[in-house]
Amino acid sequence: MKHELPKVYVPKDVETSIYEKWEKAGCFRGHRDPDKKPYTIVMPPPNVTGQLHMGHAVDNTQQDILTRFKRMQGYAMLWLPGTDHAAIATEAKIVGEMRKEGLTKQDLGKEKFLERAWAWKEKYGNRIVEQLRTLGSSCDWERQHFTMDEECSAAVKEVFVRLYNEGLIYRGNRMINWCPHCETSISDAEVEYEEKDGSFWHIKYPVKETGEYLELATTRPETMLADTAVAINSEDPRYTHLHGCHVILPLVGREIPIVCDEHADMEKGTGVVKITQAHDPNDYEVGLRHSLPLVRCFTYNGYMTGPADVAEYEDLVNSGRAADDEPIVMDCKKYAGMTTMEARKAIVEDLTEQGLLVRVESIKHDVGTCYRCHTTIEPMISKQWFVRMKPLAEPAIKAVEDGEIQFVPERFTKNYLNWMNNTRDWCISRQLWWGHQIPAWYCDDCGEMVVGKEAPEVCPKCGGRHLTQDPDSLDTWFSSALWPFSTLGWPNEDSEDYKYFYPTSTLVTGYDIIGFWVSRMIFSGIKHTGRPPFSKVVIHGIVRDSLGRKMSKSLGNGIDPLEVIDQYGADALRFMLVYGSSPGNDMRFSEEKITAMRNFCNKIWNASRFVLMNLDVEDMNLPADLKIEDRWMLTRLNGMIRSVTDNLEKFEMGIAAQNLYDFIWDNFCDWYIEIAKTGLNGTDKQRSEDVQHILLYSLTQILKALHPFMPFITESIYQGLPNAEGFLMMKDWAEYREDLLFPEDEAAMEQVMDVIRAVRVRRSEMNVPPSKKAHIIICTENQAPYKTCEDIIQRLASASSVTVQGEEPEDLSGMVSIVTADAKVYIPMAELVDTAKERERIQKELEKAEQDMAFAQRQLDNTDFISKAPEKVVNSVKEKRDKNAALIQKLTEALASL
RNA sequence: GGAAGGUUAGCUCAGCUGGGAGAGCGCUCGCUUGACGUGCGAAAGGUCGCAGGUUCGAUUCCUGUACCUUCCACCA
Repeated sequence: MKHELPKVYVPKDVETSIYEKWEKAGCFRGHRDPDKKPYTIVMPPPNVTGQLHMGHAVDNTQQDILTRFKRMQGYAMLWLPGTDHAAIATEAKIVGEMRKEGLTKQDLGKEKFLERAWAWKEKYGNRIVEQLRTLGSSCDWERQHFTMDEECSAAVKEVFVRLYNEGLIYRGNRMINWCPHCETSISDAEVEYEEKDGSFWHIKYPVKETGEYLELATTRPETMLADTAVAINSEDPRYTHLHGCHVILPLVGREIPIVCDEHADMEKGTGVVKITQAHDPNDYEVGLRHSLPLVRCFTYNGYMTGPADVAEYEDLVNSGRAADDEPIVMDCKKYAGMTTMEARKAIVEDLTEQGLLVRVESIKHDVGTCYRCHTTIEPMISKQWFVRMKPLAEPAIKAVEDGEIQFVPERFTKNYLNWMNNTRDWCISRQLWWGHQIPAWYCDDCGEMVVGKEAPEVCPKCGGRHLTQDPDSLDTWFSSALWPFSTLGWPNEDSEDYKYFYPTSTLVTGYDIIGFWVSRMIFSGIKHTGRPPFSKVVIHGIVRDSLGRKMSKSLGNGIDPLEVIDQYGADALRFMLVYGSSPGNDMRFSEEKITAMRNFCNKIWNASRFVLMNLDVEDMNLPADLKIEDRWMLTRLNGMIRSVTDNLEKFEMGIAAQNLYDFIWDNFCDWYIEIAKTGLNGTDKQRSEDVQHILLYSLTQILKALHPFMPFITESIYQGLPNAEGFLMMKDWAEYREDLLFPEDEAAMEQVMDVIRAVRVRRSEMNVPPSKKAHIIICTENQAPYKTCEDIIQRLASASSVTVQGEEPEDLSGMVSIVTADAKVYIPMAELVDTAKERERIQKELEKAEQDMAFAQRQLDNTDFISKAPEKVVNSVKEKRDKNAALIQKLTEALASL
């Protein structure tokens, strides 16, 4: 019975149908098996905003490799998938889509907007899930979650209420980062700094008491309208006489104090700083120290405030409240209604006119921008919800310091600790509609605030029946912080999944979201479940383009993984993404690399095709009688399996992939299959069957070890094997067998291979085509391995016949001689021998051998080396010296015989 | 300002706990060898950024330094 496969591997023909079969058979399901150990991975949920990109491809390939490996090793494996609502990103996309139709959020109203958002989620959420399937992701789709589904939302409310009740969530007016484009607050983490060209305006403020002018500089002159003080350093000798004085704010005419504060740096500029408490984070701190009033001159959508805005806050202004309460809104009069940029221009002009502008300096400086829309951030005072970080961060720092959670590679620990140690209170409220609405209600009658999981019936304070929910929603990372347990049934701690699969085992993600996500999962997990949510964090780099640039939409250099899969197959893409990569390091995408991996797929396909074409047997029982070449191959095979296993355990997928590549291409294909041809086509029927058994055994082991990396091609080949049962993906992991290690035979076989290589080199040097066969005489003291391999040598070294003997031929004239460490080889090829050239060549080899021996000898003459180096090393150097000594002797003889 | 990573063949990158450097692609030469030309065989190509130090021995460990990349903080 012979098996046939097409000559070229066509991934498209098999991938979709194999995935469907796996899924239909329930292969991806995670089962709670009390007899097994659980291994859990939660998928970093892709945003529902877009489609699969290379970042997802790396992330999910690595997770799938781990998942398939652990599943085959016999763990109760759960890989839990899902998607993220990505509040700000999704809302921005939908708003953008609406803008094209000439609609705004306000036109639509919240209810209709949310309908639209859910429709969006359905469409794009499903699309990305489909795309993860094409990659081969073996996750449990029946446990798929969405950060805004019922379970996750319940967890969010539970956490919010708990933290609020403990005083770890509070609401208040604080300095926050405001995106005028998205019209929402964002957290410190969501601000990205970009270097931009700017100016430094030097301005003079008149001092009321002395009439002199104080010079100061600012990058944002438009904020001066809301200045509430000017700060100097109390130590500054230039200004001692001004302590307790005031300046008259130009353009506004308001009298503001000169305060002494450490924030004013004597070394910088004139040592004088204007204080705009409401629009600068540092100034805000100064303002708190000096109890300055909060004056706001910007609206939340990027304009200068005017009478209308004041009217809104009239009561506040009239009541004279200040400090940490609502800011006073000023009427910018002439500038009211201008954008901040228009106001900047106008103010600079006016200052110039009044002779108060000293000079303008061009500078480059980093400006905070919104990480989603890259609009310049305005620091603003705003009433928002915050998470008090310090008490949460402490145990999260300890868990990592104590090694309960380990980062791979280890260096990212520092990155994490740096983040955690410096984190400030987390602003969690967003002025967005798409997201978890904050579970807080305000009594319409008395203003009382009620926080709870459900809407209260009546106001607990006044009994009022009308309560309005806080319109703000939560930062998207608030819900993803709970992902490892909210997806497993928490807060129901009796949930079977939660009890069995939590804490999860390994988190695989990119270094770019350690702060955003990893750190928040860690402190949330510890706080709410009492345990770290995972024990290992495996960090990978990002995929760059072939020039090393980050892939981005603006550059248009993104490579679509789906197109790559379409053209080369998912296996080739997956292998490319791990082959030759190392943990935590970025990698480049290149067309050449993906082609190479496609070629590797084809190589595997054809090697399998060869095995199947020659197969009469149906099982893979290894024969009792193993020849030297079989022992060599099996030893190598076991070595590969050991190494791949060890490297996968260490999350060194790049090295594991190389082990597989090298073994399959070099050892298995180039050597063993070529060797096997003599056995398969020989007259010895028993030997032919033995070889078939060995080939089938080896191929099966190879397919198993390769399966996590290349699930499709391995499964598809496996299904064609006569010994196939069920699915490869559900089989046990490749077996490492101590009883199949034969180091001595392996070494002996290497010597035989050395002879083959040496003959090939010589023939190639002399330009002898493979079709021209010649007799080979091998002279050695150690004849046995060569004798048993005569037919192999004949085939692989293009020989007409092979003779192995102890003594050298009597007549050496017309002989080409070749020397290996273990043997001398002669080929009678009189017509090809050029004595002068031969002499030159042997002379060269002799020099090399002499150099090598001298090097070894020098080491051995060094008494320090002999006494201090480990015995193993000394012995290997001795071996090298002896080997070269033998070689020199043989070469000298060969030279003499010419 | 603080921190991390990188610097190895023409290009892109591996290299575990120190014992005379590897792969893919490219280049050169030779091959219709009965799985594969998406292939086979062979060759060329590296003072492992620079300078010190530790060591019998350093691409590997330590210190310093140059250049590149990234993250964090900050620049009124």
